[in-house]
Amino acid sequence: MDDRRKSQLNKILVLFYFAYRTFTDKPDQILAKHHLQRVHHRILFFVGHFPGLTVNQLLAMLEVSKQALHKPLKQLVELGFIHNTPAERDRRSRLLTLTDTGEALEKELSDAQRVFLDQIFTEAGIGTEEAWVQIMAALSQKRPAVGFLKDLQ
Amino acid sequence: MDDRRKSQLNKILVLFYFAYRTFTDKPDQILAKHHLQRVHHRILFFVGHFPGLTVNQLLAMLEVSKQALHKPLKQLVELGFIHNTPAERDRRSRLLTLTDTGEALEKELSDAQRVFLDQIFTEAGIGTEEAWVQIMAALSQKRPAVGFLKDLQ
DNA sequence: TGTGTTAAGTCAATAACATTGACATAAAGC
DNA sequence: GCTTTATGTCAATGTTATTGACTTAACACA
Repeated sequence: MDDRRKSQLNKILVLFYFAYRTFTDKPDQILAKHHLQRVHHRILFFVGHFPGLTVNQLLAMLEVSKQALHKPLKQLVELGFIHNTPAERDRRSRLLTLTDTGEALEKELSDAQRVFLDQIFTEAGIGTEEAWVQIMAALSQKRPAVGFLKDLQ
Repeated sequence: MDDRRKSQLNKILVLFYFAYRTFTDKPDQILAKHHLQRVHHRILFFVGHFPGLTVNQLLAMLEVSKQALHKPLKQLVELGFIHNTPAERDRRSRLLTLTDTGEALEKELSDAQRVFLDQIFTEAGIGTEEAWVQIMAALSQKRPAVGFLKDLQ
């Protein structure tokens, strides 16, 4: 790798860092008003996006320990944002779904990101979004948890 | 925004999340071997990328408090990874630079990311990298700290 | 039916980390 | 000299993550 390429890649590393910060900024601000943290948004997002997710699947997706998930998940259930119902086929596992207010909160949080990204993709040229998705999908494929996303979606 | 577009943007939110995890994965593993955390990598990366950065500039860039930066930065200085020398023009401010071993550690950490991203961009088609950079630059422009990057670079 | 396994929930101890407020020192600006 | 700025530090507090252990309920299956 020559110096010119390395310099370009360094620029890319900086961009990735700052872009992700922007990405998480607005939801973080909204969460703060509700006295919640980013982990709550992640839970709401994945439960909203993959309704009927089990606790174990959520753990695998977030790549956190059961103990680390326990508190924020319990809070969301107690606050009435998430339903936790036993699965019919295997009553040991619990299916997670959003309540109506959970849906509303998730929408409030993720809409900020969706609108923001939509605007940036619209302002960029044709094909830019596809290219961006291609790169990010390649990076995401390295995640073990991504394997079973297709089973749920 | 119609349902189809919303669904596509949801997919994009998932990709962003998982892609960023992949991005931070390898350095995190290397850091763990050195008993360091992600914040140490950020410090090393920005000091390496913008040598002569002052403490205040680093604070603005990382968007953390002075107290939060204090401990990890002090550790890096004590471990001999970072030099901290008074600026000539204003001897109150301290210029941060990497030592030789600091350079080596930064290289070890960031090389993992550079090689990884280089590979993915190479495998993608022509113009894909440019498109990706365009989007991430648009997102990064929203950061207040990015404004003075040009002054340093 | 009994045994082992799995999913989930919880508790407790400890360590790590962030946050806030306060204060000190040295240098600069004027 | 007085004020401001840049940095460094401490302490108290609160929060979060980590590890290990344990319990309950449900399932699988010989």
